[in-house]
Amino acid sequence: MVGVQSIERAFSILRALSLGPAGVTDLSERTGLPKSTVSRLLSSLDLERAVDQNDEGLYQLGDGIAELGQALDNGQSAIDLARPHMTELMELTGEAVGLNRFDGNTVWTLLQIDDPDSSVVVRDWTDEPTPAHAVPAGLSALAFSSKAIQHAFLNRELEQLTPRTMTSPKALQTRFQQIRDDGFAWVYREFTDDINSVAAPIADQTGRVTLAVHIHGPAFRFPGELDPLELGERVAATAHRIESQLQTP
Amino acid sequence: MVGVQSIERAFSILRALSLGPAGVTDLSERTGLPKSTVSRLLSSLDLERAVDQNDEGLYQLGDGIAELGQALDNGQSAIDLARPHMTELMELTGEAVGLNRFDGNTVWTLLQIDDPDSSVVVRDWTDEPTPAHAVPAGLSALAFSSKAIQHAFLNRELEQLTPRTMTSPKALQTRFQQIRDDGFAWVYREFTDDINSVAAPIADQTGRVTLAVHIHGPAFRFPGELDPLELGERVAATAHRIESQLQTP
DNA sequence: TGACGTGTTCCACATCGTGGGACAGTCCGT
DNA sequence: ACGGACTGTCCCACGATGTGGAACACGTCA
Repeated sequence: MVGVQSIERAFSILRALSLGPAGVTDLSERTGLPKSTVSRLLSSLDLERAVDQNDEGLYQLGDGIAELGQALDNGQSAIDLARPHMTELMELTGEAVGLNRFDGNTVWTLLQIDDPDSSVVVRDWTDEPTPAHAVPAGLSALAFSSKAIQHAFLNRELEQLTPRTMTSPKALQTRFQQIRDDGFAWVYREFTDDINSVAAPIADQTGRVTLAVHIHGPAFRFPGELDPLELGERVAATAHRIESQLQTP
Repeated sequence: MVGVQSIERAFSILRALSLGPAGVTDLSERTGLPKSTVSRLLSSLDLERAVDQNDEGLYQLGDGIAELGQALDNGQSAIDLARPHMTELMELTGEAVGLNRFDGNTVWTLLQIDDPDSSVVVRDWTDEPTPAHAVPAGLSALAFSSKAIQHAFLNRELEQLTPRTMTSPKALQTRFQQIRDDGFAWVYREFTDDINSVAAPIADQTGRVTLAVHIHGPAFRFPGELDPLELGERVAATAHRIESQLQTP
C-alpha cells in the first residue's frame, strides 16, 4: 500500500475543483471515478468544509481550504502581537487569559497567560482540542461566522460535558444572536463543572472570525464580585485592539 | 455511514497542523488517533503535498494546500488576462495556443484558442487532465518547481504514452536543467504520436510556477519549416508578458 | 552501555469504503 | 402533460482496503 486511496481520490477531486465550480458528473468524468464515489467523497469533504455548494448547486472549494491556507502564515504573528494585550488583561483580573483559534470544528488554545501570583489556576489547554459549543471562544467565533459554518457545526453531535452544557441547535442559535448583540460570550460551568469564562471574537485580515481571546477562572471565585458585563466589555476591548493591529501591518 | 472516515481523520490532522509544525506522536495525542494511523495518513497527505516535513523532520502544512487556497481566486483572472496575448501568438503561427495549470500532479488546460481558418486542428483538452511528464506545460512547470515537488512527482509511476515518452526520472531531471536554461520546453510526439508542442512557464504572484502557455500542432506540419528555437522564444516572451501582468494588478 | 524517545513497518483481521444500479428530482422540447 | 435525458443521492452485497497493536529501527541523552 503506497497511500490511502480515499485521500488520494479526495485530493484529485479538490485539484479538479481548483479549475472552477463543477457538478458531480463533471467531476466524475474529470477524475475518472464512479459518480457514486465522487458524490460520497464530496459530501465527506463538505462536512469538513473543504468544499461547499454555490447557489447553482455546483461544488467549489470551501472555507476550510482557505482557513488552512491562512494558517500557513498568520498563526505565529497573531500570538506575538496579542501577548502584551493579553498580559495586560491578565493583570487586570488576576485570572488566566487565553488566545484561541477556531477551525470550524474545534477550538485550539494558541497561548495561555497565567497569573504568576495565583497558586490555584485553570489548567493550560494549549494545543489541545476543546469542543467549540462549550467554550466561549468557540461560541463567539460561531456567532460571527457565516450561516454555512454554523449550520455545518450544529449538524454534528454536540457532547454534553456538564449538566449545563447547551447542546440544542435551536437554543444555540438564539444564543448566537445574544452574543452578536453583546460582542462577547459568557460560559458558566458548561465545559467543566469548575470553570467560568468570557471570550470575545477577533476577525483576521480577510474579515473571517477565526480567533478569540478569553479570560477563565475557577468557578468558586470567578467572576465573583466582578461585574460580568464590565468584564465582557473589557475582553471585547482587548479583542478589538488585537484585531486592529492584525488588520494593519 | 455519515462521512468517509479517512477523510475526516485526514482533515483533523490538517487542522491540528494549522497550529504549527508537529511530529507524529504529538499529532496522535492531539487528534486521539493511533500513532500508526497518523503516520500512514501523513505519508498519504505527503504524497498529495498537503503536508511536508521541515528540516527538523516535523510535519507542517504543505504547498498543495497553498495552491488550492490560491486557486480560490486567481483562476479566472489569469484566463481573462492571458487571452489577448494568446490570440496574438495563435495568429503568428496559425496553430492552437493553450493556457495550462499544473497542480503538482497533472496539467489542466484552462483555455485553448484555435485558428478559425484551419480545418485540421489539435483537439481541445480543456478541463481534462493530461499527464505532466508528456506535455511541455507540465515539464516546464516541473523544471521551475521546488525539488520537493519534482521529487514527489518523479516518484510516481509515469505512463508510457507513445514510444517516445520519456519516463526515466534521471533523464527527466537533466531535461529539466535544459528547460531552465532555454526558458521553454519542446515535446515531439511524446503525448500523442501526432502532436508536437512548445510551452513556457508562468509564475504567479507568489513566485510559484503553476501556469504555462503552449502552442501545439499536428506533427506533420508543426513546427515544419519554422525554427523551433525562435518559436520557443516567442512562447517564452508571451509567457513573460502574461506573468508581469499577473504580478502587478 | 542501556533506557528512553522518536517514526516507520508489519500483518491478521474485519471494518470500511466501494460502485453498479435503482431512485427521485429537475429541466428540457414536443 | 408528457416522455426523455439529464441531474445528484441513496442503497446494499461484496471484498478490497484501511486499521492499529506490536515489533522494529533508528537517534539521543545520561
